[in-house]
Amino acid sequence: MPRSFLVKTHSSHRVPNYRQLETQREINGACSACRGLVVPLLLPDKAASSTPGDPPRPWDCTSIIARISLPLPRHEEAWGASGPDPLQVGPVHPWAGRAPSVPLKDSLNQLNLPPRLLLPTRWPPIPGPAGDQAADRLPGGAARAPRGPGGFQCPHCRKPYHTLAGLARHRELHCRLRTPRCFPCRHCDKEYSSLGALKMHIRTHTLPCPCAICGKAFSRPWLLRGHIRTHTGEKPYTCSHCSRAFADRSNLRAHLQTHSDTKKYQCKSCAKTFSRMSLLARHAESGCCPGP
DNA sequence: CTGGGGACGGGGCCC
DNA sequence: AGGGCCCCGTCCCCA
Repeated sequence: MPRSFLVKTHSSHRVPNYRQLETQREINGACSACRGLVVPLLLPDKAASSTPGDPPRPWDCTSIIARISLPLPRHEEAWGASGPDPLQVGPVHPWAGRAPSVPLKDSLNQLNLPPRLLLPTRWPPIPGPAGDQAADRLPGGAARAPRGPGGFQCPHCRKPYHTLAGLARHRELHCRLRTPRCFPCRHCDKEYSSLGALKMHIRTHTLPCPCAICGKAFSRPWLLRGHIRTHTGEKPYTCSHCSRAFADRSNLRAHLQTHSDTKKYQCKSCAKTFSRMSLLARHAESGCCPGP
């Protein structure tokens, strides 16, 4: 029987953990580096409209990030045919001249991102300081210095920028760096937080280590070496108690448990102990621990 | 049903 | 960054 069942499918990933996503939204979407990036653009009263169907508010950071990092959505696509483009509102338009070319949704689709990576349509409004204090500070704490050379300063690295546009592009980089990366496997639905982990996982699909004796392929060389021992009979791991030898260190470790007086895994109902978790699980399934 | 051996996968750490 | 190794864990199978 193939051992492919051992590959975890992470079924929980099939259904997004929305609560977690909410948390990520708080972290990623409203991170201090991009939070309210465009608040200075929020001038007017209309921009703060929140009735259903309204276009995203100007502080809708995902819209901004999407516009920075992706082909920009058409005006009508993002805001509705008659909706105002908040980026056109206000004295500064950091992305002026970056004409939208592809609807945002299409842009994301072109990237073939997994659903959990797709940006939500809009973030919740970011509560700002009471009154007009916000007018004195850029979102995320960036100092609104007087206009002029270096008039805008990144609150994270202190790098000065002449224009808000420059600062905005720079801070978007901060935001990206803070965003947990996600590397989906193209062969299955698993995702990894690092490229190295993904590459390691992909080996379980490509199986680049074939056995020269039987042809069975393995994901990693040391797995192949362990398998080859099943052909050669080599058993380099010896039990110090009974001198029994094993080809696999894990199996020796499990074996050592049989010599232990105190078994590692104990049944909560009958206090019986087991040398392996699987034995305890089987014991529980057999009816010792009736469920509630 | 239980105990244990065999085979193997994945993540993490170290070099 | 990539490979080697370790540890933990899982499942199958058999006595």
